[in-house]
Amino acid sequence: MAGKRQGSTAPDTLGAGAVRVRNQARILDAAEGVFATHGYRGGSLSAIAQEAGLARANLLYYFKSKRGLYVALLERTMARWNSLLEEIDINDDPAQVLTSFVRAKLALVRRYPQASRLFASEVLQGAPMLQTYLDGPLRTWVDARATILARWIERGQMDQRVDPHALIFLIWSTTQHYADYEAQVLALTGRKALDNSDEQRIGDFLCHMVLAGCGLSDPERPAGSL
Amino acid sequence: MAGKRQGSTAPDTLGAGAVRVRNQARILDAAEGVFATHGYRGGSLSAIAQEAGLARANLLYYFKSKRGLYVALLERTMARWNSLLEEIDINDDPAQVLTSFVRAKLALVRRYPQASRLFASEVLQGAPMLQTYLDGPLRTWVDARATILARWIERGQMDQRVDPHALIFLIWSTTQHYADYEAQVLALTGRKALDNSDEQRIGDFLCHMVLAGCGLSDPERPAGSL
DNA sequence: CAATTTACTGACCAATTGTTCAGAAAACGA
DNA sequence: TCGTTTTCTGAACAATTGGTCAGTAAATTG
Repeated sequence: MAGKRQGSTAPDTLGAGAVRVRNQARILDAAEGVFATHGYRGGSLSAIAQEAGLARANLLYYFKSKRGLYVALLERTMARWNSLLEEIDINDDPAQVLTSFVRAKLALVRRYPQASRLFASEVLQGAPMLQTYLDGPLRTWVDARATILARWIERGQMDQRVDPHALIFLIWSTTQHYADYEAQVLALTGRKALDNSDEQRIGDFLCHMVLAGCGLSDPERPAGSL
Repeated sequence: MAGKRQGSTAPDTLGAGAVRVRNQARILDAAEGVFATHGYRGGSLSAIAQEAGLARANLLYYFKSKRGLYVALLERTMARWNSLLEEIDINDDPAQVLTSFVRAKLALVRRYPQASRLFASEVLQGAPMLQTYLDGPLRTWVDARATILARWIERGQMDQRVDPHALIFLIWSTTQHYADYEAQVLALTGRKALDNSDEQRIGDFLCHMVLAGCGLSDPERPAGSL
């Protein structure tokens, strides 16, 4: 039972069709939590309706089916993410690109942890609804970056032991981890939640690891001795 | 009550209670796949029974409830994993320890991808059934390793920019990724499955990244130029 | 205001869920 | 062989699932 108006744009005189937009968003937000936690099969419309503060039958007025709702939710998530997938150029600075990628992904995962877990849940199932997205736009985006990484390696701008795809997967997985495995991270660190300073610290560490592995880090205090 | 003899040895003339052992294993194997794919709520006894080739009611002869089956499955999985959590000593060689950790985890994830995904699914839910495992034995194990890593850093045997817990999470997440996000990895690399040479290559890359980040790698071809 | 579109609901449906149980079938020990 | 234990099953259970629909309520438009 969410608040009646959680409102950014509060309904005063209400533009036409505003109810629709507001309720669709409410339903999607509720569905995000439920599907992220219990998966597609395990998530029920009743649970979503309850968390959205609406009648169960009302969900099917806005979305034609459970599957339709799920797909719409995935589309909203992908749209949000796509806006953050900035392009890169061969002439950019590798260290700059990699650090900003790590920081951006970490911020994204922290801002939308539910969406991140939803994505994880979908891929865990074998990505039945996202197969075309993975094979299409996402692969195109990844290949573009992998190609540029490969060029940087050829040019000697990065350690040649780096595997472009594996590097992208490393950044993806290490950042995603703090959403998908949040329960484990919190249990193992004895924390209750991760705050801004944690994000900063983790980002520092990951950037260091990535840059060092790519041969781009200043070897400050290089563990000299034996 | 419990299995009369849980001996591994297979049934030739059929020892007493062998049927029980065999069918329990069959059910657990089937449940692993179903729960890993659809989560606890989303996995149905009907689906498990069908994949196990048994009648639905028969599952509840061996396991008292769906929850009981799920818990037994998690216990089997944790028991398998615990046997691979070898201890380490402060006087071990850091590079040796880290590489063997990466390789072992990668092999584990590849050998038991379903179990890995099952674990991911449970943690995604907030680890409702594994909370005590995370807070207890796993945390003890992680803290022990983190302490030793911290000592190595103090001694100057590892780069002091390394965060022990974050390093463990990095190794965990990057290896786990190849099971949990298998669908994505395959789609983005255009592969049908990962073979031994892939595992070798990925292991090489991850070991390099980890060692370099810890200041333990030979700076072979250090991406010199600018 | 009235007319019309949009929003919402409760009741109902067939299918599936986990679970129980009496009893059949099979395996076992004698 | 017989008697006992173990294994297995089909039918039935209450509850819940996604989905439909007729009809009501609210909002928007004129």
